[in-house]
Amino acid sequence: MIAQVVFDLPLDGPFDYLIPENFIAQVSVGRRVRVSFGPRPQTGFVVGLLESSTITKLKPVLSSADNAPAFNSLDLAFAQDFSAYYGCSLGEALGTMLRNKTDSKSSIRREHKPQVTLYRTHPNHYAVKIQEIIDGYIKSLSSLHPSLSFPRKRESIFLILVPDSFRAQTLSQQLKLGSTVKVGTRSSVFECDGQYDCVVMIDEEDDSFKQEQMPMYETRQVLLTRSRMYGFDIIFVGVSPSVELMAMVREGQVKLIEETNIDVPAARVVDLTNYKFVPGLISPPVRDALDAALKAGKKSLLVLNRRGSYRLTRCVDCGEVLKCKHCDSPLIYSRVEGKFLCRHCTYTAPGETVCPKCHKAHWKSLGIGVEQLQTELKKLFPQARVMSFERTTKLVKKGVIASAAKQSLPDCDILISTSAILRFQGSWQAHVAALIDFDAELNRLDMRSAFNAFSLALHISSMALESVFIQTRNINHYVLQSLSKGKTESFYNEELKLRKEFGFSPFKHWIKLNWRGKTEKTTHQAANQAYDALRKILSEKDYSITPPLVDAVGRKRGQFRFNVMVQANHVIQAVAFIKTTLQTIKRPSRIILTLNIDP
DNA sequence: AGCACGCCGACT
DNA sequence: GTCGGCGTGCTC
Repeated sequence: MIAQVVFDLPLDGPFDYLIPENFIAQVSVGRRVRVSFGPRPQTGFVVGLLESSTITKLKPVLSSADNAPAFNSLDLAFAQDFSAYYGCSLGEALGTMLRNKTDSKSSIRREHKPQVTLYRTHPNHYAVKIQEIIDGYIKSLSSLHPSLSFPRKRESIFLILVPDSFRAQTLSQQLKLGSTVKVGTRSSVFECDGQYDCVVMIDEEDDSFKQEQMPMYETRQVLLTRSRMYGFDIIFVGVSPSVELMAMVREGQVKLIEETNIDVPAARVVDLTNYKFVPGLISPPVRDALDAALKAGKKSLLVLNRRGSYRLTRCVDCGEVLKCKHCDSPLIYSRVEGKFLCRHCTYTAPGETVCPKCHKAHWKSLGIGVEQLQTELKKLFPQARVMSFERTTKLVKKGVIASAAKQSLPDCDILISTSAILRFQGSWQAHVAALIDFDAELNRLDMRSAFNAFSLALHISSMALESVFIQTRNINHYVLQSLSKGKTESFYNEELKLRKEFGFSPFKHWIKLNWRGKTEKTTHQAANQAYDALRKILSEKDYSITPPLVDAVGRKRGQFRFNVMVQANHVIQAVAFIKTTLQTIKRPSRIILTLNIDP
């Protein structure tokens, strides 16, 4: 008997192994086995059994890794689908599923036609709403199956997916958690199966629900697929649902329930073109609102996303821009630390750094940043207690997340923050909130920039008790039109129309191919070679493709990056096609390719 | 991904 | 002379 084995490696396989007579009974499809792979031992997954193999030099299966199968046939079907969509190997899909399952119970399929519901409500009401949903659920389940008494014997019947561990903590505290409710983040989506009656997903549009390493999966999509396969209900709870979800609502696949008490204040749009000659970052209307709040002893929030904005440090004498040694991005000066920092990696340069061209240490920091805003506020309101909140820039290791979640907000009159403040959504509020540089959000080189800007504004609005200001030079932009009228419907109408027109998700899909490597030349060559091969055959098919382009951050953490974008009607077909095409050309070593579906 | 094999340059 | 850089190819 032959076992077909796949590995959690970027290799497609499968690889055939001979099952020794004495443990044929222990080796079955879905089992983890130990084998020798090349020169070293490796754990793999059995995905099929054969009577004979075409391979002549077969190695034996060394042992069975567990005493029960890790996967059933449904899990395998899911893994197949997942790997075909996200462009990873079957083994990587199974590895991802196994790594992220906290209980070792095998998955359960329930004969149940899943219901998908979307509740739109104010973030302050999330916890109450979820409690209501759960209580209501238990009641209706009891009436449907009067023979069952609650709580059931099994431990959990609800899982709540939240964007980050901070919100997992606050929500756990807010909810009356019986043995029937569990809270988890992104990776918990892989334990969603028929053991749960319902999975609640909060703020499904949040960036952190997208995995940023291969396989770059989207939690909402994985959840929807698993719901259909394993038979559990989904309830989405949010204030600014993704365009993809709203499209499903309109197609009748998702039931929308809008709360009457959403009550996010309509934004006051400040047209900056009216204040061309007013220096600084704070417009007169915002200044007045801050002043009034201060006099009334109330808190204010100023939002400025320094990340991705255009701050840089320039030599006063020769104009040279100070850049990171590992990335090509400009360094920014931190007054607090007295040195220059890179936004993308941990590189720092001492404050005394001299210009590489003219050897003088005479730098001027340009652009807008939190520190400039702080200086301006000090001048305008010398008596105010101004503080800034930023997510710590240090890379958070797995074990340290808990301590990061303990972060608390400083007591102050005016708080300056990036959008990292959103983790306090539902547990902290300001009377006045203002988005200082909204145009930077709108102008991101990103096909979701309009939606992300819209979503940020709504979430920030929900943290404001009295008023929200949005400073912009684009008052006629549909995002601002919709926000100022408090009519979110019109935003979705326009965004869906545009996405259909330009062929973006959910109508058509874009696949971003990213090559990264140590040298610019070899990486560019690899991207070009792949592009040529793809373009030749793609032109006959219904795909569009763009030539390799340097990534927005040309070099990140010492690696050069190039992107090719492929537009396609069907992701699985396109991914399969890309994979087979790339197999025909020799793949240069030391160059890593990643696929990002609808980035 | 990892690892061996093999080919060139700069050094204890 | 060798150590070690990294391009190439392979893993049942």
